[in-house]
Amino acid sequence: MSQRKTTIREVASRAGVSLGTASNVFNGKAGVGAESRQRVLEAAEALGFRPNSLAAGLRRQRTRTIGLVVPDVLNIVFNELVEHLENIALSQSYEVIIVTSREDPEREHERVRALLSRRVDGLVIVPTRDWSATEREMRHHRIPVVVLDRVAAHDHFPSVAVDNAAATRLGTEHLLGLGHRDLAFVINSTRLWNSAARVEGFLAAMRAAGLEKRARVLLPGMTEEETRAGVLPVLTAANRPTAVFTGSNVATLGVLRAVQDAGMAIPQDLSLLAFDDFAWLTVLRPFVSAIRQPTEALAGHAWRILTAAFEAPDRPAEHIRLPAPLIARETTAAPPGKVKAPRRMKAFKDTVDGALP
Amino acid sequence: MSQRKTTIREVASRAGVSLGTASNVFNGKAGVGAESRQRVLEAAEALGFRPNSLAAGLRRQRTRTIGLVVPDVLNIVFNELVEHLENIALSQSYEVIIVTSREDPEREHERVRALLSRRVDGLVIVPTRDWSATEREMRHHRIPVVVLDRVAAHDHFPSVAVDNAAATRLGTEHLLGLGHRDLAFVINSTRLWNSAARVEGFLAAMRAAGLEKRARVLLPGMTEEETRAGVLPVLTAANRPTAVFTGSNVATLGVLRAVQDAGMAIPQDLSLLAFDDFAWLTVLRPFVSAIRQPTEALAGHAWRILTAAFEAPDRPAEHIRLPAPLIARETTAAPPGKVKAPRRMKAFKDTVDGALP
DNA sequence: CTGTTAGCGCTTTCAG
DNA sequence: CTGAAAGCGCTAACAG
Repeated sequence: MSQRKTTIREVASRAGVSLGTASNVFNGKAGVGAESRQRVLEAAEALGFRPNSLAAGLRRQRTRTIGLVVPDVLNIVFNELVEHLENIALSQSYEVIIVTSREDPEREHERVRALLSRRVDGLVIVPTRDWSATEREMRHHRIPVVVLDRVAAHDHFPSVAVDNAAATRLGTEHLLGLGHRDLAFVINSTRLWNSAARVEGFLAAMRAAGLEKRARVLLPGMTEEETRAGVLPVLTAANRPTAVFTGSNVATLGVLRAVQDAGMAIPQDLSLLAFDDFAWLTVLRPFVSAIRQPTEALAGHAWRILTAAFEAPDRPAEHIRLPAPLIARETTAAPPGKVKAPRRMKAFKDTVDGALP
Repeated sequence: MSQRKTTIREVASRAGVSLGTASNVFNGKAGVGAESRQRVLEAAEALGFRPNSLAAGLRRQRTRTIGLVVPDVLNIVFNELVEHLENIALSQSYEVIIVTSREDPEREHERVRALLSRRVDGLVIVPTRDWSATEREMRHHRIPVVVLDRVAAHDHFPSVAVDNAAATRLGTEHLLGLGHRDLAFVINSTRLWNSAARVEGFLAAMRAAGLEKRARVLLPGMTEEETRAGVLPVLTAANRPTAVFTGSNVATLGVLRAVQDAGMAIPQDLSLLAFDDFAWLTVLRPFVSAIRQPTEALAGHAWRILTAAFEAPDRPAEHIRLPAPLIARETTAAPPGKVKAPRRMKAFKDTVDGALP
């Protein structure tokens, strides 16, 4: 395949300088005469020189590359995370290699090994449900790691995530403040990482309002269709909730389908609040009120912690939890038959008015 | 940062064999005794050896890595392309590094240079609108390249795409077959790669039916909002079309919004056919009829051509154009006031019944 | 079947 | 300020 690429040696010789000098030019090192520098650059241009980062990384023992492991990249939250991390990294002349685990622990492990073989300088990971093997591998290799989004109670590695319980508490208080009393929280499964915390926040807010008896938690299943099927009877029952709070993308999709099946109108018959915002929520009318993850800030913290670890590998693990704002749009309103009490509650100070992303 | 990783030399010495033998084990070379092999593997396991692919690539002059350049990865079409290409590559023990151009020619060029520095063995690219600089760079480096999806009339590189004109012809004939006569084709701009071909196919079908006078092509702009605003007056005019064919994701979103604004019902008041299928089209009721790109087949051809070029770099460029099936779902029906003529036309033989992805 | 050796392209001392 | 030389970890060629 393709003939040999031009090397820095050829560039140097064409420029009439030594190999070392040429190297210094490309690495912005001080101590190269202006004229030499100029000639090196010209020679490189003329020859179409592209430095071999394999050789550089091998010699330098750092690659200025970080690995980013996400379950998937179609999900708007992960996509934004990737995008922001990439922006920061590129601005610091780091590269990022993205790999996807597809929620499969084995694939995750295998992809991480590939990143390790590439000698990435650090790793940011949104782990799968059971990532113990992956974690062990990472610990063994003593490479800086930051866990993002799906954090467990006590992570060995530094972690960055939204404060899930606080976020659902906030959302629940929003619905309560509108006059709702019968609330349902819909999420796929509490076995997933953040889900338990989300349920907990919901229940805490209901308890604080003395409404624990009227709090319903629905776990209809992992798919959109299971959610639709599981939620539909609840929505059409006599004692149906007046508001539904969905704890994940899939749950939101499933509930929307169930609402259509039930022929209900949002927010007249039912209020809906979603966890995680989506780009495509904009096709829906009315616009869906949502808890939005501050992905840019999350990515910023992950980067900061990771690069700090490059300097000082043995610092204690930091654990960041950020508040997630509530974006009140059109799907949350007073319950049917009630007069809305638009008094703004203190708890709503994080609420943001809903400009679309 | 992190202490030195274990090398193949350490593995070899622990296993009591020579460096070369250890290397042969990891590369599956014949001629290693079963016992030696076993001991090497054990030593590697015990030491947590992870081969340094930088060193291997440097020495071997091939990295078993391909670069994949896409505008973006949130778009379902690109996402599927990436996914399929990755699946094939991994199954052949190749790695793929994905970079995103964000539709920015400069960023595209810069990202390609980074891939070149990593010495990828080949490149698959979905180019931006003006990728001449990128293209020149690639030609200079004589690296195998396949252009995917956004192909131009005469590409220097091998190319793989859908036959856009044929696809819109098929879609248009579907609408005509249902009895529609006043059709509008909505797309962002004909300056974009495939868009011109899509418009052409639409017009060709209308011309063939003797309806060129009633064919409308709308170019409302690049954004969803511009599309909504541009299309709305057309939908509410007295001589409104009875069916709309959207030529891109953005156009579809914009039209859906306009339809909602106009208070129209689909398909009772208006039929809608979309180019490109989306996962989230499933939230919409009724299900949107769409032209689906055969992403798996596209990826397969791209891979085949690329790897063929590894063997024989100078073979003439192949140009693949695949048919795109029409998935008739619920948004395309007979026009208002017409009796549907459900006679299946010959041209529909590519039509597939609409199972959701 | 196993061991030795040269060198991939680069960065980084260290002398000049 | 510049040049020569060593070596990062690995594979491939060749000698035993």
